[in-house]
Amino acid sequence: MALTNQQIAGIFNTVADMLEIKGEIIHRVMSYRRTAETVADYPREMSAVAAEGKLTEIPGVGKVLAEKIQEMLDTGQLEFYEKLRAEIPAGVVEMLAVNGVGPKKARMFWEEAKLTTIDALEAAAREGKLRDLPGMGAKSETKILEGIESYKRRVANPRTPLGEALPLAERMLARLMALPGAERGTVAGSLRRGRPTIGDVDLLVASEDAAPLMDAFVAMPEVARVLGHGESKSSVELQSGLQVDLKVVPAARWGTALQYFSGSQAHNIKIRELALKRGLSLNEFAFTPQDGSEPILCADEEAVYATIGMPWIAPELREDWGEIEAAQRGTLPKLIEIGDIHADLHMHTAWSDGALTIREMAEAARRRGRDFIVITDHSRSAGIANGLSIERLLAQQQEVRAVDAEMRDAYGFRVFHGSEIEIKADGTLDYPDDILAQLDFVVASLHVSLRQPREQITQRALNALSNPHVDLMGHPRGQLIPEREGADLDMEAVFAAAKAHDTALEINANPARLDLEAQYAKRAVELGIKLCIDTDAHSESDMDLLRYGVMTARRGWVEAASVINTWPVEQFLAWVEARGK
DNA sequence: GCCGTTTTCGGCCCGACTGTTTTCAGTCG
Repeated sequence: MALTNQQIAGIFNTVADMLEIKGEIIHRVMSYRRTAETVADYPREMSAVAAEGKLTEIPGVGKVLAEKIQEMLDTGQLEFYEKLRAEIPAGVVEMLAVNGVGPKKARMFWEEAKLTTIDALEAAAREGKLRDLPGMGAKSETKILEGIESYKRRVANPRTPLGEALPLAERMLARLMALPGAERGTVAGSLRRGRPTIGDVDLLVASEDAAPLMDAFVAMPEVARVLGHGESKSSVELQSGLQVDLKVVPAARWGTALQYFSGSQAHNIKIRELALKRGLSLNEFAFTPQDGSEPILCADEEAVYATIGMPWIAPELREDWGEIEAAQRGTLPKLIEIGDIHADLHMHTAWSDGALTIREMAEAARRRGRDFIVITDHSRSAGIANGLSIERLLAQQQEVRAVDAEMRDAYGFRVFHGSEIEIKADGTLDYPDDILAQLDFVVASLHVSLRQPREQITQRALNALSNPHVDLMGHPRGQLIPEREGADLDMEAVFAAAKAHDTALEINANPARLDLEAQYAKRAVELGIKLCIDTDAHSESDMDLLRYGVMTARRGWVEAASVINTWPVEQFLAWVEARGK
């Protein structure tokens, strides 16, 4: 059975760790790490790319890495990796995850002190046995003990969901911005890029006087531990185990600092290489001409990109997925914005497992500037979610029609009747076609038996996508962030069916889903498939989650035109009609 | 290990912070 992209990426990452412990040259290590990142986010499976003989067309993959990927696909393992594993104890590799332990120290603990597990490392630190090792001291020993404590917290909760981290970051930032001397501030890093989960929070503030901001930052009530407290940069760990970094720069250098602190690392490395080709060394403070002339300061990011001859690149695109080349060619997408969204086509009411009435949902959506909604409660087999029998579904339609008439007269706001129907374990849909035909809009979703074998669950998806009454596939992969991976779907087959039947695919905005994820959304855009960004709201506040869906869409290079809920109601209705209702 | 408008060999982004050091190595992002 072929390894998944995630498994291949995991092996390459571990190989990189092991090579680093062995003292291998860093650039060889980085080539493994870089490829691990690329593969982890790749929209197509390595097995499919390999079948076409195109592994070396993946950026950063040359002859050697292509052969290693092929070997993993063919045999399910990698001999090079097995050899390294036999050589280096797993516990030594694990030590790298402890804050303060890098490859050099891990190797020293192993070879000098014969420590091969984190537990042994902790015991040695408690007994004061680490401080006499070369380059170590009492402070380093304490730091490693603290690092182990933090490591144990993180093992339970390794990455923080976007929907949790962004509001927290915004609250902390607002407190800093209320202090005198704070001129501008923003959330940076992977949060600004809208990644579904983040490892740490990066805050950036412009000020001429960093010290008071730093002091206030490390003294915030949720801070459990101060990891660093310097002149321009501080790091803290919160009670939750989440790390937060604050960087303060003068406003005149805001552009270079924000560009640098937003990442991704792969994007920044390429940008800096391009700058070097123009004779400019770029860091977070300025461009420094290598001919010794005056540094070029950038007060905004536009100036940074302009200096190397390209338009500003939206942060959501900065993953080195081709955005730099597109910027150079002048072919960056005109990304969708939250204001482009005019409708919500997937929402629940108290008829199934939602909190509000149809009227209340409509009013709440109208207050948020939407022009129309579709009520899509759960279908009959969704017992836990109080799914609607056919009788209740038809009764609900009467109420929807009544609310629609009222809202239409009062505000020109429309309410349509749909359903989120189960794609059942046997692949059939939860209502017969003659019932589906009576609905204005149909969302089909996978909720049950998500761990079915690939062929079986893919066939279920294809059955739904090919039904002429199904307009949208909801949260296609069925992932839950951070704990549950998506179903083992053949996404290329899903895309082909969506394209063939003109069925839209959802980008579910709930931060626990964000499904389709960006790399799949990007692939769907390339194939000309229609998308839909929905909140799947079960309450009024859920409607405010829309921004996470828009961030995810932007990460996937999505433009408004291909998103069916950016359309005016007439266009939407015409599309639904035309596709064979 | 990858890659090529100076190169198929010789490069590969750049700096802050910390703790141990007498000028820097290790870690991190």
